[in-house]
This record gives sequence, structure tokens and C-alpha cells, in this order.
Amino acid sequence: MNLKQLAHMLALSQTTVSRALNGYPEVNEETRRRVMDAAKRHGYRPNPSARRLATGKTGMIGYVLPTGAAVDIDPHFVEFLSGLGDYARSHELDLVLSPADADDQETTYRRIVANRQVDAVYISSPRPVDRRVALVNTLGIPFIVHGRSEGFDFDYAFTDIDNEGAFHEAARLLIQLGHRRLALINGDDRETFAIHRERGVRRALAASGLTLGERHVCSVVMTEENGYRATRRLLEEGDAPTAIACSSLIMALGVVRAVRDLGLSIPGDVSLIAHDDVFPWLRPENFSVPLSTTRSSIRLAGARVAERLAARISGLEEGARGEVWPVDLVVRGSVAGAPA
Amino acid sequence: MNLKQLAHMLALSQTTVSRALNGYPEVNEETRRRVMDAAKRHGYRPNPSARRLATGKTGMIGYVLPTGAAVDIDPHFVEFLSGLGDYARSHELDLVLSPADADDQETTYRRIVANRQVDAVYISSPRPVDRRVALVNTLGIPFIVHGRSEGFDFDYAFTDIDNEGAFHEAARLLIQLGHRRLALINGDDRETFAIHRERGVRRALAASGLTLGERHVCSVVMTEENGYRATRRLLEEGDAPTAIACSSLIMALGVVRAVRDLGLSIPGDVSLIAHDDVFPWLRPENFSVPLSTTRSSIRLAGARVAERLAARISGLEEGARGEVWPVDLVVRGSVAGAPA
DNA sequence: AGAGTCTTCCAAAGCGCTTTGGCTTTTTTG
DNA sequence: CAAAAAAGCCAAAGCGCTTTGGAAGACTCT
Repeated sequence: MNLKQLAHMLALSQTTVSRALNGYPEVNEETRRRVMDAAKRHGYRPNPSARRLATGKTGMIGYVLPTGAAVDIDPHFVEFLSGLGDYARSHELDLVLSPADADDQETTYRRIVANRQVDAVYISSPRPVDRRVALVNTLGIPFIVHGRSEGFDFDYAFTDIDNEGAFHEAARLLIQLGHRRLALINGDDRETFAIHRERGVRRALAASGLTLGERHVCSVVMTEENGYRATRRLLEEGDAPTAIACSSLIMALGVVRAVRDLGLSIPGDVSLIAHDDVFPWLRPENFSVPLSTTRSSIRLAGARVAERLAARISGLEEGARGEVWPVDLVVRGSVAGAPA
Repeated sequence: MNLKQLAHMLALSQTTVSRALNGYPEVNEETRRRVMDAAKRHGYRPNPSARRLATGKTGMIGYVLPTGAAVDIDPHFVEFLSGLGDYARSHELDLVLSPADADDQETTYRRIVANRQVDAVYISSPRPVDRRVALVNTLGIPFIVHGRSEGFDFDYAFTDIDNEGAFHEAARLLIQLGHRRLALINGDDRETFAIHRERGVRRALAASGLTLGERHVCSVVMTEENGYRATRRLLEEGDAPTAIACSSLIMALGVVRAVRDLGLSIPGDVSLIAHDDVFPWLRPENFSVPLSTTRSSIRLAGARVAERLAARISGLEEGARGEVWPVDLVVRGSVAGAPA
């Protein structure tokens, strides 16, 4: 059933039917009702391909997915997606993932914009002066950055959490408990979130006249294994830290394992606070020693990004508004006063 | 730059240019070269929306993503996606995720087929007599099932691993080591893979005149927490098993934690074998006690599914061919002879 | 040389929708 | 009550591509 047929059976023109369906004002309310009614009764659904061609609107939001044998999609992605999808569903939006060579995403961005394959895109895991942000900004497609990039001469729209504040609070708590040697097991420090977290820790230390030892901060891909290795290294060297801040729950698993393997205990010998993105399948309260965390649901962020993208697509949101969400500090059993 | 302009500047008709570009035979080879050349030089790319409208081909493969506040996307998904994306990229295919109410995916399937939004779809985590498989089969869109459904009166194309064989081998090994009381911590037993795994274990036990105790098999969502709980329950009750087969590495984390919390050891008191889907961020060889696994890369499966979908789209693959991949049994330190 | 066959190209008709510009008819207004 | 404005509808022109049905010219064959 296409528009032509529907119009014919209503003895109206395609123009009128189209306008009635799309809520244009220049059609009699009764006519509109008739049309709407007939459309529903016959299950008429405008052909999206045709609509696309005519309007340029696709009803899809895009994401350029870096791929390659050596590229691992972050498990956070799926949780973010969960939130995004949930919102998208309620607004009849689809999500298109365009796989790209991790080293050449530009081509793909240009393609999806030039081809008008999507109405808007989002960018995740940004770095300072992220090229993707600059590119997408000049290409002129609506977009939201999940996270923050920095150092541009333009503003843009983003949704981020207060990583610096979160880790500042975490470090401050540890310092208050008497810890003097903190360590930070961080994610990839080319990404902004990691930079912000480190900054937060340093700021808290500095406020008490302390510093973050050079060997007490490390930046690794956030795997269980790397958490383990980093912790072994930290605790086996001289000048071992008495408290660790950790950028992910998955790494924290490794931290816990390493501490135990060394015959030490949490929080007796080492206090631990990790960042929790709120995975349903890995809960900090269920660690052997319940884990203190800085908590922010990445799923909620996904839903929010979708919401903002939808708003931008329909012109309800404009401008370069950035928003920063506060992060909860949840104290559980994994922190205690510094050992004597 | 569109076809019209390109044709005009070449002093050819749109027909010829279109045909030259799409490799039709009825065009002079030299003309074709000229066209190809000009197209490349001017960066001409056919508008996909227009092509879609004309041909119905979208260059996209679809996946219906169940969503909802209570729905968690399986972390396996992202790894599968990784492989899928990697292959899709090399073939200029995009992936569109259509979020659907988890309880009403049918509407979404019907929509994407009726609207011709994608050229093919894949289905994951199938159950026996899975409605999605039946639906998609009648809708007549090319599809591949990742996993297996059962009990239909028709055949279909799938790519699956030998879950039964894998768990049969694992159980057989444990039995050979003298274990008599095995337990299985399984995934959702409404899904085929879990059913197959249980069947494998039972078959191995039966071959030695043993059975799987009713309380020795459990079916849970595959989280660390559930692995922990299941293990506590298993080991604290009478008639505790001396060996555990576990359907996922994430649950195995919980198993290990529970065993340790009970003051027991692996493999001294309990032997453990888990299924490893090969996550880059969680490796069985890095468990405190290196974990024996049945191993099959879900990422490779993703790439294979993409490959088959691409083949089906271009008509290179037909029929209801199903393929079943063998699974490696990798023995590491977590298994040993049964305690006396 | 004339008929038949390829080869190579083209004009035009879709694909199904939106939107422009215009034409009636009805309502408002001075 | 005539003129102006508003309301309600339509025909037709796109959007940019593919594909059908020819047609002209080149080639083969008897």
C-alpha cells in the first residue's frame, strides 16, 4: 500500500494525504481524520527510502565503529548502547554502525555525511583536540560528544561526567583517612576522561602538599590482566602505595587478585576505590570486600545522548551546550585508614 | 555531484554512465574507462537513498536489538560485533541496529522487512522453535542464525559451535580424572546453547553410568554474582560436587571467588572448566589458577556470519546450510584428580 | 549487396514520497 | 456588498538512481 493507492481510494490527491499524515496545517481537520483513519486501517506506512530521497531525513543516528584485528570494542560500549537503544526505540530511531578502519575514520565520516546516511552522529571516547570532533563540526551534521574533547577554538555539544571531581573526591577521602602514598591505575591517558581523572587525584594531593609519584600512576588498556600487573608492580616496588584509585571495575578485579596473591589484604594493607560504570553483570557490592566506587551509569548517559540527538534532529535543541554530570562517591568496605 | 551532472560533462546519457559504473556488459570498454576515471576524479558517489529507492538494495545488514529497562545486552554481543564489523567494513556494509521492545520484536522485524530497510538480518541467542527464526523465514529476507534453533519443519542457515561436543569433552575429562559428582553452572536454559551444553555433560556422565544431580545443574544469567551464588550453594549443601563446568568466564570469576571464600582451593578441592568466548579483556590463563576452558572465538563467529550474510545478499550463497564449528578443550591448572 | 546479428548508446519511465505554485471556495472585513 | 484574506485542495515537478524498450551504426555471413 503506497501513497498513490491510499490517495486514490480516498479520492484525494497525494499532496493532501501526505500533508494530512505529516501534520501540516493546510488541511481540514475532518479530512485529516478521515485520512489518518484510513491509513491506520490499511496499515499504510510511508516508504522510508522514498521519504529519504525526498526529504533527506533518514530517521537514523550514526556511529562510526572503529574496527580491525587489533581493535577491541570497549565493553562499556554495549552498556552505553543499551541506554541509547532504549531511548531510540521510543522515538522510532534506528542506529547505524558504520565500521571503519581505526586509523582512518575520516573517510567514513565524510561518506555518511555526504551520502546523508544518518541524521546525526555521536562520538565516544574523545581525546583532547579530537580530530573526529573537529571534522564532524565542519561537516555540519548534528552531533553529540559523549565525553569531552578540549583545545578547540569552537564550542560543541557534549554530555560528560565529572571525572575530575569524582577522582578528586575519591583521593580526598583516602587522604583524610591518612593515606599519603596514593596510586592511580588509569585507562588510556590519551583519552580525556583519563586525563581528567588524573588531574582530580593530583589536585586532591596537592591540596595536602602531596604529589602523585611518577611510578604511582599508570595508563593501560582497562583489562583484568592489566589491573593485576599494574598492582603487582606497584606493591612489589619500594615505596608501595597504601591506597589505589582505579579507573574501572574490570581492572579492579585484577587489583583484588594481585593484592591477594601477594598475601596482602583490602583494606588492611591497601585501600581501593574504583570507578563504576554500572554494569549489570559486575557489581562492586559483590566483591569479596565490597568495593568503594565513584559511580555513574553509562547506560543513563547513552539514553541521554540519544535524547539530545533526537532533540537536535527535530530542531528542539541547538547551540553548543555541554553538560557535565556529577558523580556519586559510594563508600564501602574497601577503604580504611592507612596502615601504621 | 550527481549522475546527471557527471553524464552531462561526459556527454553521455545517465543510462550509459550508470551501466558503466555498475559493470554492465553493454558498454564499450573504453567508454567504461573514461566514465570510471571521471567518476573517480570528481569523487562521484551514487546517492544511496536514490539507489535504494530504485533497486531496493540498501547495503546494510540488520539486527533487532531487544531493549528495555530490564534488558541487559549481553557483553558477548560486543565481541561478536567486533568480528562482524571487521568483515562488514571490508565489504562496505553498514550494520543497522533496530531497537525493539524485548517482548515484541515481531513488529520490528516486520517493519524492517516491509520497509526494505536492510538486505539481510542475523539472529542471535536463539531458543528452540524460536519465533524470530520462523518469522524471518516466512518474511523471506536473507538471514543467518548465530547459534541454533530446533524443532521446525523447515531448514535454515546457521553458524553455531559444537556446544554439546565441547561440554561432553570437558565432562569426559573430569570423569577420567576420577570425578563422580559434577555440577553445571549454565546460562539461560531457554536458549539452545545451554540446552546443548547440558546435554553434552549428561551424555558424558551417562557413558560412565553417572548422572547429573538435580541440584547440580543451575541455569542463571551469566554474571559474576550468579556464578558466586551458585557455587556457594553447590558447595555448602551436602553431596557437594568435586568438579564444576561453567558456561562463561564471567561466571567463573564468581566461582573462583566463592571457592576461595569457603576456604577451599582449585583444583585441590574443586576442579573447574569454563567456556571461553575469547574476550580480550578477560583471559583464562591469567586467573590465579589458570583456567581450563572450552574455547571458541565469538569474534570469529561474527566475522563468519557477516561473510555469509554478504554472500547471501549477493546471491553467492543459497539454501539452508548450517555449519557447526568444533570447540577446543584447553587444559590448564584448574583441573586435577578428584579429592580422595 | 542485403539480411541478420552484435555492439553501443539513449530517451523516458519508473521507485514513492515531499513540496512548490496555483486554483477554487469560503470566510472575513471595511 | 464588493474586495481582501484565509482555507482547502490539487497537478506537477522534483529527489537521484536503475532499467526497459528501442534505435543507430558496425559487423558478419551468404
